[in-house]
Amino acid sequence: MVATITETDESADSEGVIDSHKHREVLSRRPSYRRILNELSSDVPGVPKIEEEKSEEGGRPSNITTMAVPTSIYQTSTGQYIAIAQGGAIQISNPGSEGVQGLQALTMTNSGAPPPSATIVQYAAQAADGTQQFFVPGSQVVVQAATGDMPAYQIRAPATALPQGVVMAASPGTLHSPQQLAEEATRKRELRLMKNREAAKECRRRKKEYVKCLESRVAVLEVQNKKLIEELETLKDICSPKAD
DNA sequence: ATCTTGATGCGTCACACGTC
DNA sequence: GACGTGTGACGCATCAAGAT
Repeated sequence: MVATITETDESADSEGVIDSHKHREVLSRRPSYRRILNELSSDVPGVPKIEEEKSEEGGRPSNITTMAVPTSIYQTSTGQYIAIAQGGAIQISNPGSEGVQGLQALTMTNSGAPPPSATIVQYAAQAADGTQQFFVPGSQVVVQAATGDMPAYQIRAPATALPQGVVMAASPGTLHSPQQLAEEATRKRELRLMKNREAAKECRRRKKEYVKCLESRVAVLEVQNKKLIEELETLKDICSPKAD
C-alpha cells in the first residue's frame, strides 16, 4: 500500500543496520549471472546464453506492449500499471490477473496530449472512501472503485488537497521552491525504487535460470562420469591379464 | 481447526562495478 | 567523481504440508 512510502524507509532501525553492515563487510563481488552463464555457454556447447535484454519478460506486463505505444508507464502502489498513451488515453493493467483482464483503456475526452512541460503523474493512493486514485496529466484524477469483479474507473476533478501519500512532480525545468525540490527528490527516489524493483525481479529470474542451468549441467556431467567409469572398467578388463 | 515450519517471492537497502 | 545497474542480504508476507 501507499503507506510503504514513508519515513521508515529512510530511518532504518539502527541495530539492524549495524548487523547488516557487519555482514556486508565480507561482501565480495562475484560476476553477474549473465556473465557467468555466458562464459559457461562459450565453454560448453549446449548451455544457453542469457539474452542481453528481454523486451517484455520480467518487467511490465506483456499486454501493455500490445496496445498503442504509451508515452509513460507508471506502477501503482498495488502493482497495477498505468500507461498513458498519446492523446491522453489511460491504460490500466493488472499484472496479477494472468492476462485475463488485460488492459483497460480510458480515454480522457477532455484532455489532449500533455504539453511538453506538463506536470507528470505520479502515483496512486487509497482514498478515504476506499477507492484508488491515479493522478494523471491534465489535472485529472482517475478513481478506481474499491470493490467489484469489474473494476470501474471514473475521471474526476482533483480534490483541493492531494490525498496523503500521493506524490506529484514537476518537470525539472520548473523547479523553484524548496518544496518543489523536495518533491523532485521524492520523485527521483520513487523512480529509483521502481527501477530497482524491476532490476531485482530480473535478477531473480536470471538467478533461477542460472541455477537451472547448473543443475542440468550437473546431470550431464554425472552421465558423462558414469560412462567414463564404465569405459575404464571395460578397458581394465581388456588390458589386465586373465587370472584363472 | 490451529499451530509450526520450511519454501518461495517481493521490496528495499547497501555496495561493487562499469560507464561516461 | 557522478551515476546507473546488478546482486547479496534482510525482513516481511503468503502458502503448503505436516504435527498437534
